[in-house]
Amino acid sequence: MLLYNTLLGKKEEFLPLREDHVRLYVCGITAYDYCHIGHARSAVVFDVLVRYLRFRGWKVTFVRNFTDIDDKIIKRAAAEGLSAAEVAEKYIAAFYEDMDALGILRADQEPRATDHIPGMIRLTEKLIEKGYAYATPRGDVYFRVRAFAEYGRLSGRNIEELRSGARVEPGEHKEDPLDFALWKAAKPNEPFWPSPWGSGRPGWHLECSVMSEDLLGLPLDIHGGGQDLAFPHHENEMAQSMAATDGEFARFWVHNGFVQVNAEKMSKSLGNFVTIRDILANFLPEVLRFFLLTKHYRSPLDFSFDSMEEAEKALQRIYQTTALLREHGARTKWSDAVLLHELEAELKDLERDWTKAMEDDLNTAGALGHVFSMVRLANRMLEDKGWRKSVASKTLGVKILENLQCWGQALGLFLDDPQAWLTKLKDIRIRRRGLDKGQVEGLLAAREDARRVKDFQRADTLRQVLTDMGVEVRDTPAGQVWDVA
RNA sequence: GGCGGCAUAGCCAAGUGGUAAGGCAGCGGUCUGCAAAACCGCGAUUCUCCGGUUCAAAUCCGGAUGCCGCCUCCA
Repeated sequence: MLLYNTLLGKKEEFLPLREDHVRLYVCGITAYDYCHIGHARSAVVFDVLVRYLRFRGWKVTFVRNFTDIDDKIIKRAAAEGLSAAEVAEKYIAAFYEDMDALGILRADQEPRATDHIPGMIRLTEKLIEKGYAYATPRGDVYFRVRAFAEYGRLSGRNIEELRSGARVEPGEHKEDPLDFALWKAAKPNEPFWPSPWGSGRPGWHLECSVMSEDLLGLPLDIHGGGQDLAFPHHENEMAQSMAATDGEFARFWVHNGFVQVNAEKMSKSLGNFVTIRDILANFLPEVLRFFLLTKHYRSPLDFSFDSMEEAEKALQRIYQTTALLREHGARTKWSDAVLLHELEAELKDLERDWTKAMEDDLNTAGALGHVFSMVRLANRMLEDKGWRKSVASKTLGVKILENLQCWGQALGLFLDDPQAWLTKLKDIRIRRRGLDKGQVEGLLAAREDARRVKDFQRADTLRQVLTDMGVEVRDTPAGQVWDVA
């Protein structure tokens, strides 16, 4: 398959280094707050990557870390009156709640930075020995950026350009403003670990270098993360690891694009910060997952509750058809008179198109388009009185349901029981609209009575009342069915 | 200032050289007591603008305009 490699700035044919075994490392969260939509996007994108790589038949070993010690955690701990470890614990638990809801598979290994301190100290020592790092009198250790010739390769910058942005904090003893911390001396009241340079804690970039090498071995097949991590985090990781090992660090770098709100970056200062919890209070988790996959993973994605409603309706369409297909498959009498060669050929094309989209840098937006084309195909078949009775339509219906399951497995979508899902959707819409179920049912009963005595005027008045409340009434042979608009 | 990305119908969005997927909304039709769902039909002679390459460009090249991101913690 083709994957865009940040290192080259273009798509490239991806093949694992070791036959049939993909080793993938993705930067996880720093556990200091609830996860927002941006975290959700990154998690969903790499979840789909893992699922698709497995779908393709490769064995995947997936490692995603937790950063459980850093400045932000320490700051948060002070604010919440907890220890840093307690803060990390709390938000890691919240991470699992949110991500489990979104159907994110657990990684094969989910290491925490604080479990790998000895390895980080060893790597730091090695870098000092090789002349790539130095300790300062205060007990900090810095990476000597200028000693590493390839610095800037990943993010496409050169050292001279970076100079202007670099800063030196008071009290630091950097040889060069560009140098970054491998080890930070402990300040009063901060958590610390003993080291050859005194008490302190690791710098942020170090953990990924150590854990990825320990758990997967270098070079990694794929290293992933959010676009913002490319610089400086990934650039620094790469520098550390390559300097220490004199070899490649990662063969493919994959970065997902940002989620924006009102076409602007989401940030706490702008007050446009939306957490996964905010969304799940009003929408089914699968709707969020679906929404996040409706745009190519590298493009910016604009979030709004309106587009969530749109995504909800779109997903509903798929589940509705799935439900119809299941009903159809349960028929007992079939005729063998009618053949469906055209539909069969169309389905074959769609199958080819779906695969082609996914193979092309994980084009989930394109792939979803083909899912909808398949849904239309199914609906057309189910609608036709001749077609739907034929045994050929039974076979085709089964094939379509299989495709939905199969593709759904790769996308992490469409996996719920359709009736159960539609019921959940209705419930969450009732909640969102603030509807009173008892009141709705009372009105429906009254309308039922009116219809029974053919008082259609009254029935229509009641329909209008319900419509104004946001309730859609449908008359079926089995009686009234209602839904929330 | 440096580096990078994006610009496709009312909205969202695929499409990277061969003549514009898909979703939402809208309109007409089938169905219905009326509706809804579903299906069928309708919508960009055109892909921000201007040049260029080519038999052929939304797709490649150059320029302009607009928006965004990174360069500091950030998915």
